[in-house]
Amino acid sequence: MESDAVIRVMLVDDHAVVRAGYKRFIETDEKIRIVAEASTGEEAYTQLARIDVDVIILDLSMPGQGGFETLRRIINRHPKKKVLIFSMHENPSIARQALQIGASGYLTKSMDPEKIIVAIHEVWRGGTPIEEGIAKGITELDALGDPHTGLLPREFEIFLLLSAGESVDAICKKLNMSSRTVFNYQTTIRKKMNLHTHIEFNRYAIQRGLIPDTVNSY
Amino acid sequence: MESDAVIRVMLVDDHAVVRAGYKRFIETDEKIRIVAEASTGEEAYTQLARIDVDVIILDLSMPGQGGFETLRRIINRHPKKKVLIFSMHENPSIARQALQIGASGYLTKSMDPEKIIVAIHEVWRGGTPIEEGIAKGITELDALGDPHTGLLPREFEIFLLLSAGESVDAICKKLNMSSRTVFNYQTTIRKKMNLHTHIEFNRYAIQRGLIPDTVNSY
DNA sequence: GAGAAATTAGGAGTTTTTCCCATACTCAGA
DNA sequence: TCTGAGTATGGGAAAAACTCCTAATTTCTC
Repeated sequence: MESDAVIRVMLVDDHAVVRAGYKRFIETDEKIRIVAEASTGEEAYTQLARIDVDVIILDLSMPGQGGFETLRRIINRHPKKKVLIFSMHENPSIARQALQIGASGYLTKSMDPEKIIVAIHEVWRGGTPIEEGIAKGITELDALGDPHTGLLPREFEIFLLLSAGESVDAICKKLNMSSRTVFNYQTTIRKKMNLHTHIEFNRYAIQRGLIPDTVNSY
Repeated sequence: MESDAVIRVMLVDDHAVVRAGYKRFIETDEKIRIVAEASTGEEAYTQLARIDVDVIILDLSMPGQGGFETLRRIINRHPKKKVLIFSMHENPSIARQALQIGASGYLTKSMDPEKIIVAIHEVWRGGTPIEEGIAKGITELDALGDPHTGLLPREFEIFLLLSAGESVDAICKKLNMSSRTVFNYQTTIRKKMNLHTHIEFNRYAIQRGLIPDTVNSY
């Protein structure tokens, strides 16, 4: 923990080329050394069991159990190590979730490469470096709250059906109401939740566990 | 074209860090020189107008008009140049379409970095290097005949965008075409694939890995 | 370079969706 | 019991999205 010691870093990223690339780059700072690499979550755990590491740089898009699960396990087994997310996803909700799970920072691959080195130092000093745009997005998200809690009961019901992929036609039959009514609900839901397409409905609902994830549920 | 000349390469990839990484790597081969870089399609065209390039290494996941459109335009304006796709998508359908549009090879970011250099030479000799797993996948696909393999290149491209949740409006802007055209494509896609709603598009595409699963892939 | 395939888009009609508005029902509190 | 806020329902008119048909170009292919 002495400020003059070298920071030992592990890279976890499933793309060998990409890893090779930023490994070289990061090591231009002689205060940082890449002491381990992994291309899957499993590999990461085995490495962590053997090698002493200070900071883990983790790409969220991973094959196998996925980035979130990897993050969760790493933090579970090594609560004192710093995990710095380095993702290509510029999505505030994703970042928010990662930080909530316990990541110590969130960088994106479109960032200025120089800043990554700065961020490693910062995270090691105890800070939580977050890419600017993302940070702003997160504050906005927090300010908004969960939009679906503002829906009336009937609106929420129809929202779930629409999210699951039901057509307006199917819904008005199912609920015995005029299609005009369902259309009207749809419009007000869109406005209240600021979601435009049905795919957005779907994603929102799956993300909060409001409906099961049809794609991944088997 | 002499076999002893240096191959002039342009890198097109929106992630500066990644680009910086493999640039350094590729240049360890003294027969290859990176003479240009771009992080968007537009940048790539301007560079191509000024700088003489032999091989273009193109990442398919691009902001703006997207990788396919970029590929299409590059090939349109510079039919003699070789475009080598360097994507993180390990999906045969994507590769298949890219090759159909006119790419001269398909590599993935999880490949052994050494092989990329080999591939650049190969493509310059007139070959079409394709990552092993992908090549196998393409043959299987052709044998299987999934509904989406029957889509024309343009149809497929628009299908992916719609599946990802893009609006017709966004697509017609992105691809510079009349909304009528996009609507028409949408209709034929629906018929060919027998998928009705956008959520169905989305599910289909995620199930086959044609687009990442925004909800569960990280 | 002729024919086939693919890309682009207009016209005309249909369906979906929005937007505004009106009615009716419920239920808590004066 | 009356009142009024909140909720549920849907009509009318206009706009937007979509389908279906057709056709002009461009691009491949042999």
